[in-house]
Amino acid sequence: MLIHKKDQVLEYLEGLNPSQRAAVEQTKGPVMIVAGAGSGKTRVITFRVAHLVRSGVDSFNLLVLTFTNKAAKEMRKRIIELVGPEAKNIWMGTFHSVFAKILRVEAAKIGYPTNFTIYDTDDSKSLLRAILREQQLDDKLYNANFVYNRISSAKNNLISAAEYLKNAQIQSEDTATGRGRLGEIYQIYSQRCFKAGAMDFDDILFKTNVLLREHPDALYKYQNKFKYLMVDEYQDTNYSQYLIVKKLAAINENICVVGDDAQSIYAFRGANIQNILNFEKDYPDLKVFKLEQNYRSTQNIVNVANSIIANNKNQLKKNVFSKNEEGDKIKVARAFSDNEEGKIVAESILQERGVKGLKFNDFAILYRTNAQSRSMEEALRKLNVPYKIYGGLSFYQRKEIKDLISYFRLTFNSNDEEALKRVINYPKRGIGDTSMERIIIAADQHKITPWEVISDAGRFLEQRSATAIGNFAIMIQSFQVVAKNQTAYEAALHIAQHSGLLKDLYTDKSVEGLNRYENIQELLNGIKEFSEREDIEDRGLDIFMQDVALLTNDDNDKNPDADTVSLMTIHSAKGLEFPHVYVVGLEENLFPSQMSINSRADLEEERRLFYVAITRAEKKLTISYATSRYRWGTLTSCEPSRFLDEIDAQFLELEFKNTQKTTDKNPFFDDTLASSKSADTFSKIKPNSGIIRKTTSMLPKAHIPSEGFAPSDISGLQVGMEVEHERFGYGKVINIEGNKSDIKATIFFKELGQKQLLLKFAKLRIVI
DNA sequence: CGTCTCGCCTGCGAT
DNA sequence: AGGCGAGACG
Repeated sequence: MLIHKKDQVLEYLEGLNPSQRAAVEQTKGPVMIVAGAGSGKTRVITFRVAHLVRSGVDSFNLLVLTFTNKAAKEMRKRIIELVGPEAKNIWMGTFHSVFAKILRVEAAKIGYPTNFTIYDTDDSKSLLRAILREQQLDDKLYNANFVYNRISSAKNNLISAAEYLKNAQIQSEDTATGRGRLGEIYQIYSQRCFKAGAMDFDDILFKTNVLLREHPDALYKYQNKFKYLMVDEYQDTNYSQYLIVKKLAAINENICVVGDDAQSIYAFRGANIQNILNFEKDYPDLKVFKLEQNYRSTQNIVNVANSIIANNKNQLKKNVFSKNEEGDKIKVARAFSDNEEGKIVAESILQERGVKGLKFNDFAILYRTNAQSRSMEEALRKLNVPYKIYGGLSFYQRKEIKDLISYFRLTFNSNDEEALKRVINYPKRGIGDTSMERIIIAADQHKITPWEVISDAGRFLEQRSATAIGNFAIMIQSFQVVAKNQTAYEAALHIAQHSGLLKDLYTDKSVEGLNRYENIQELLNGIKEFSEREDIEDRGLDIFMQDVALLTNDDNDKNPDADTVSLMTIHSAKGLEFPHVYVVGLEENLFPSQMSINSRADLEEERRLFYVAITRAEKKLTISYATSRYRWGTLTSCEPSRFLDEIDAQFLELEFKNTQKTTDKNPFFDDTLASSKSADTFSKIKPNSGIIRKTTSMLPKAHIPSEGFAPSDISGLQVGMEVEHERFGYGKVINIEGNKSDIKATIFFKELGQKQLLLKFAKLRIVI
């Protein structure tokens, strides 16, 4: 039996390349696996966990931390396939889900109730808005979003409200920007959360740190429970997460982190790339394994990605390579407008699909910002290309879902202020803003919670509103009884009905109303399934509720097999792969984003983002940009992204080979202006502000511009002049109309016939 | 108290 | 342009 097991161990190890295998077999001590894009990272993690279990490590002593529920779920599935049901004992999940679970057990130690509520971002911002209003602060200066991010980043760096107030540097920063009361708001916010028995997302990690710091017994307990730790996507951890991991690993030092510094793209929400870059400093006897062979992409794609990322200074050394076919060169397309860009992409997808017999599933369109999806969608719809947009509101963020869940939350934690605010007057029961305000004031005055005011309304409020409020309190109390005595599903259904919510939605016969009603049904069905699960002992509604705030969309993809083109932001594409990828909107101020171009660190992160985008592609990569696009409702003209300039020209598809000098210079920009570029990407002067001279195009029969083509100053353009257009070739101006910025010229081109061009954008060279 | 309009803001978003 | 919160009105 033992021998048989050993054979199997060997068998699965043989499917790995030498560095993968070495990483899997190094089960003891501190290990860092630097996993290049497409290098079989997930495989290595799952095999390593399986190998640990096979080598006799008790599966109860393993902790595997991931960034998304989806990743955890997939990994668990694959490990079960390798080692069997034993894998079910492994603690595996996101940082938040794992430590929320631990915090519920240890809640008393940090003064929280076991059934604490988890505030999602909306709850947090809503509470902040309320506080800012109460404090009568200027809501432009103290914008809830801004305040939230400031508090979040403080928590991610383990700075408590008290420390925030004491910290001279932070205080002078805040006063300098006229926001001297931020610390005070942070403090009020923390107190309000605490009184409500609520933690926000950052609190889960923050309070875990508090627990491990102030309760050595708890620290010791979990250090001994989790004798082996693995952390995926380590490059995206923040300080708070870093410290949790470090503390838990301190005794046994069986810590394995996996990640790719080149794919660190979440600094904006607190991730610190230094965690992976400096990992070695914490563990001098660290074993580092580099997975450098890319199995995903063609050589051209990998080489282009390498040529881009080489421009970053702050990175670990590695040599990612591909032994796959060389593959097609990378195409770059230029469009006049965002809409034309969409058209070019949509047409290209249809064409590629037809010629190569592919499915729509094989294509993805990736963009920097969600706003860019519109022009893509319109173009795809026009050509009847089925598509699916990823991202956006998750199921659990929908209003009706949050409403019902708020009733549940209130039932189990009646101090939950945000849940209370949400449902106290929905459906309408005559308790308006004024009453709510009075409740909050009374609570404040008497140093009790809003719920205590409500459940004794007659004492604090005038007759009329007290009756309505009293009835509401009685209803919630009745829900508490039901929840205690009935199954999760029965209780949920009871609450949906008796709160009046179901009826309110049922009477709304609009399409949206119907949709909302169906969503509620779906939630109830989900709870029903949960009620009937046999693999867990405790199946009450309260248990169901514990994880709800931590669930997101990817737990809920309804139709994953539909044959559609995928549209998503680059951020959401991380970890995915597609045979054909279109990366659109490669323009200055869009990608890289306007907000990133004044700091090297931010710009490097944008570059890593571009790297992530490129490395999603397996077979073919197409990059596009537009010279004008609608942004915030107005038409703006755009310059090509500096990132295009960084691509090594030899990997690009050039349709102008005859005019192309055989240098490694990028063909898109004026050589003289582009030459200073890589010396200083930090320069305030845009490195590629040069004039576009030559470009490839996906359109057939492109005009080949004459040697040294440069647009003329066209302000003096007259009817009868002969001009050369970069793409349309030679033509004669037959009419000029319009005024100011909207001058339109009608030009008759020899090859293409009559066209109307907006002079604002047209790149024309006056010939005669 | 509820509804409607105005004005603001707008980067990526797991948990 | 578009979505959302706040303030103005009925």
